[in-house]
Amino acid sequence: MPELPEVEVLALHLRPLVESQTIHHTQILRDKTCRPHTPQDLGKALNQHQIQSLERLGKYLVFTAHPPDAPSSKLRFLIHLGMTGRLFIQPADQPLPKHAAACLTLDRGNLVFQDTRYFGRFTLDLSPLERLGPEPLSVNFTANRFVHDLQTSRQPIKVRLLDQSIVAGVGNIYASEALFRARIHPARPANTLTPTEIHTLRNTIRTVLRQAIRFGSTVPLNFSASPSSNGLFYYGTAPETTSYEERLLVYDREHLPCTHCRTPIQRLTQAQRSTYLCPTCQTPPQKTR
DNA sequence: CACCATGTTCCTTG
DNA sequence: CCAAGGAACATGGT
Repeated sequence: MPELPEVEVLALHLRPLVESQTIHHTQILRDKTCRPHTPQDLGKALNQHQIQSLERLGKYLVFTAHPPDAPSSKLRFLIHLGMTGRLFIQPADQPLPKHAAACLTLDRGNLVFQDTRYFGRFTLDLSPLERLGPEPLSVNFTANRFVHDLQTSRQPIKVRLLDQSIVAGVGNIYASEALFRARIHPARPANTLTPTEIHTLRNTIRTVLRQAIRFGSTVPLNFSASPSSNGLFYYGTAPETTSYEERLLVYDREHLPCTHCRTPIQRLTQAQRSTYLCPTCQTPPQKTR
């Protein structure tokens, strides 16, 4: 569920449900989730605070809260969904799901952070934000900076795109998608891309992310634990979204025909992750060895 | 049993 | 010192 578009859509849905809600109780069910702090630290910090805002930065959800009578003494905490994290509100009397990692009791119900693989974070430690590069959909993602960051590295371009200090929020799915649309082979060393290609890639990154946000997320967002529509449940597929495959042109499509030229899509492994590409549309790098 | 999975950090290697 | 590569984290699906 979690690359930039999924986190953005989640934030859009959760924001009106958590803003101005009071945190009555903080429960950490997996201690490592809140490292380097302890669950006690977290409870002490958050309890009785009122949530003021919810923002997304890269793949992080950034909550800002304050004490009841001191709106100016702000406290921030982060949630990162890792690979399998989910965040939703459920009635306070409902039992917590399997692999619940944390739970905030709000006025409206429980804000539950469920995380099967426990790669996610619920933490007061804001230092990860310092390592984030520009937001791809903001003006800070300048062509100049992007050109510089790519032309100073021999890393394969696909691997480079996963570096959150270059562009914040691009993950394994959208890296493949953006490169396919830019017709750039994922194995090309970053410093062999021409300025024109880099500009094109910058555009396809932005397009692919914007499109995914608009569709309401590409990977099914799992809103709503029950199909009933009381507005509190977030599980299952968002109703207004079209199917997952239609929006992903190469990701998870190994051996299927390229939507552009019918060549079978290839899968390769880079940095221990799968990359998908069309070997015809995305011409391989020169061999220089 | 094998291999795969939307991510990040830490440690080692060169 | 730095860039790059790989392991580790942990659980579940196929």
